[in-house]
Amino acid sequence: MSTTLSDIARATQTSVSTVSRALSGSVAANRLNLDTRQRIQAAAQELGYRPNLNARTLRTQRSNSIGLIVNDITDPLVARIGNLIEQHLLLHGYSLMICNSNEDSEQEARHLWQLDQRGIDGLIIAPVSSDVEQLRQNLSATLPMVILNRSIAGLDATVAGDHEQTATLLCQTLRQAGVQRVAVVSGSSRLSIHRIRMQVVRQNFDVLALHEGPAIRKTGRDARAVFARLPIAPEAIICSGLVFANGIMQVTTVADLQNNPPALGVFDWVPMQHLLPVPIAAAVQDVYELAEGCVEQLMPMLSEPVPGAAAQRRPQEPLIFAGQIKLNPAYEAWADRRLAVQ
Amino acid sequence: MSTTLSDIARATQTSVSTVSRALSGSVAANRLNLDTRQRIQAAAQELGYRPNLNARTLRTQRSNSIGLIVNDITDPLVARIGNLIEQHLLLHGYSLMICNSNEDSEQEARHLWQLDQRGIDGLIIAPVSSDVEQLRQNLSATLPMVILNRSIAGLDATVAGDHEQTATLLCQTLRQAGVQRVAVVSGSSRLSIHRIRMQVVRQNFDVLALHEGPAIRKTGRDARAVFARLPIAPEAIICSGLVFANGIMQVTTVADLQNNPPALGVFDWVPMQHLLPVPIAAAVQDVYELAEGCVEQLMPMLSEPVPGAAAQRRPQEPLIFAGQIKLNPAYEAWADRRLAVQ
DNA sequence: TTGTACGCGTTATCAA
DNA sequence: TTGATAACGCGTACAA
Repeated sequence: MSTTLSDIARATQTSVSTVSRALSGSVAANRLNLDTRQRIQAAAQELGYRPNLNARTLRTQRSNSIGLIVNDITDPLVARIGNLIEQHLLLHGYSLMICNSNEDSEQEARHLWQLDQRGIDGLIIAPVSSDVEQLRQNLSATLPMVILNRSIAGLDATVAGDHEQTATLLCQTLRQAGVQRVAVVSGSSRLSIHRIRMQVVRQNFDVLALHEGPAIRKTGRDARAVFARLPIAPEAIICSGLVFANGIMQVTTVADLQNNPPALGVFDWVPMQHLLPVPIAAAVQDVYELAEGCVEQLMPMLSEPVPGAAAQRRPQEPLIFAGQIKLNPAYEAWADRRLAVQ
Repeated sequence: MSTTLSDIARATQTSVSTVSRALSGSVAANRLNLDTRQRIQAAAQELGYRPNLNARTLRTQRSNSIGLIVNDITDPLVARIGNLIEQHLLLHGYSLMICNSNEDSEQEARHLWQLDQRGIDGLIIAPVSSDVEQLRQNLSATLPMVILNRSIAGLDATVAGDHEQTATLLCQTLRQAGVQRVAVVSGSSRLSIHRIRMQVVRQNFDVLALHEGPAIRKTGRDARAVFARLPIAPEAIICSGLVFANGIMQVTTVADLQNNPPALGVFDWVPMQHLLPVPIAAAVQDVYELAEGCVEQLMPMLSEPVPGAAAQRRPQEPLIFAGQIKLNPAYEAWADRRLAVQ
């Protein structure tokens, strides 16, 4: 179908191997007769030759591509990290294949399997569950892998926010506004990211209710309904992820805001929060740091171009970034009102 | 490295082809001795065999995967479409590789090239430019392709919103609020999507200023600065895409909203718009329709499983979906105020 | 029912 | 400087 090396060989009266060398761009190309090399390159151009990457990968065991599996591509934070990771990888000559597990471990397994068998050189993943077996089962044991925003026992190549620090910061902020009773929406407590956050929250507050569910907006909507029926109203709702806050706000109307609704303490940046009339304290990460961290973490794990050197699986240190708190104007007004009442 | 068919053959004292048949799951598997088949399957399980997809694709010329190239994965609308497309493809047994061109035609070309040479069976793309050559140059001519949200001469497999209809609807809405003078932020007028919208806008309004630029938030920010210096203030700003509205709102403070700022007429849904204090009239598409449309459009273009049948490149009709207008409470209040003044 | 042999498109080794 | 030739892992026509 597409033109191949042998097509060019026939057209230029040379052999397949010569053509391969001429187009490889490596040192071997320089050892060629300048004339034949140019003839071959011209023919390649002419025939619109493009190498078959499957064949090349099959032969060389390298694909120059990295896989990224995210749990929810719809999350703007995740999307931005993906975007930035791609930009960084490009600088290193790698391209990125993004796959979306959609918070579903079956789809995750499928993607793991596919990417691995397509011969990606490395993987960056925010796993749906922290089950190491699920990962190992679907991957060749030697595939370099960086875990994003989770911590998994036995895997040190990790890039994440400092969940304990940011959670502490967020709790302190809310307490400064006099908050004592909170309700919580969280993703699965089997994930370290949520477990750690919740632990810190419990240390700081009287937790009236904890609604746990998959990291989708519906969980946030459900939580809001549950919290509305509590005998004592929470002063703030803590959301262990943007999706939950979005779910809550989806079913919040402007009219609701008249009745002094609880503030939202959100892990992760809320888009356009500075304009939203909902009081929001957000614990934000520098996504640029995270993305860059993933790439810098991954690169040294890839087998060196020198085939002689054994793949150096030097253990990486986890890369943990501190976050900070961003309040929106509505929150500041809300906090002022609370303090005035006291 | 990984276990291969021949590993299993050796372990079970059979031949590679027998193993291949036993694991293929096709009719050929049934013609095997039940005993040997089970022995082979057991061994495969034992050794953790997973087929090498590169080799398989190289051999069969089919990968059971579809590529999706989007211009901006950060756009929530785009991300949601990607997500939905993936779900739909799964039902048909295909998996999806998402690539982000990031509004950059070089990256787009790179992705086109890569996906094609990796042997994807079909492509869905929202091209950066409507240059057919750019596409054709990097693709094998026979690759089934669906164009998303653009219209390109000569390519009929298209899925898009009805840009003229939605633009007309949006203009009518604004005019009902007495708007006569607008400013416009738009992506490249070389893209039909923006060109059509702008054309309709011009027919309906006195366009004070037109700011054209790449579809990134910065363009929106810049536009806002430019519009602020106009001798006559626009009554509304029309944004040919969510990114522009986001850019404008990024640099809008709550204080700004006291000074009766222009309303925003936005193509595409604005997340959380019902809570935003900015008057917004949004022309929204049903993303589910769009995603489903892409898949339904693409499926019949893929070569039939029967190898005898020539790939049926039956020309598809463009699939155009009507949109509708969603006003937020702030807009309704804004419109009421305007009409009251009259 | 099973095995042999070939080819998919590349790259790498060896010899000329 | 160049050309056979083998091999990557798989699927399949053909022969047994």
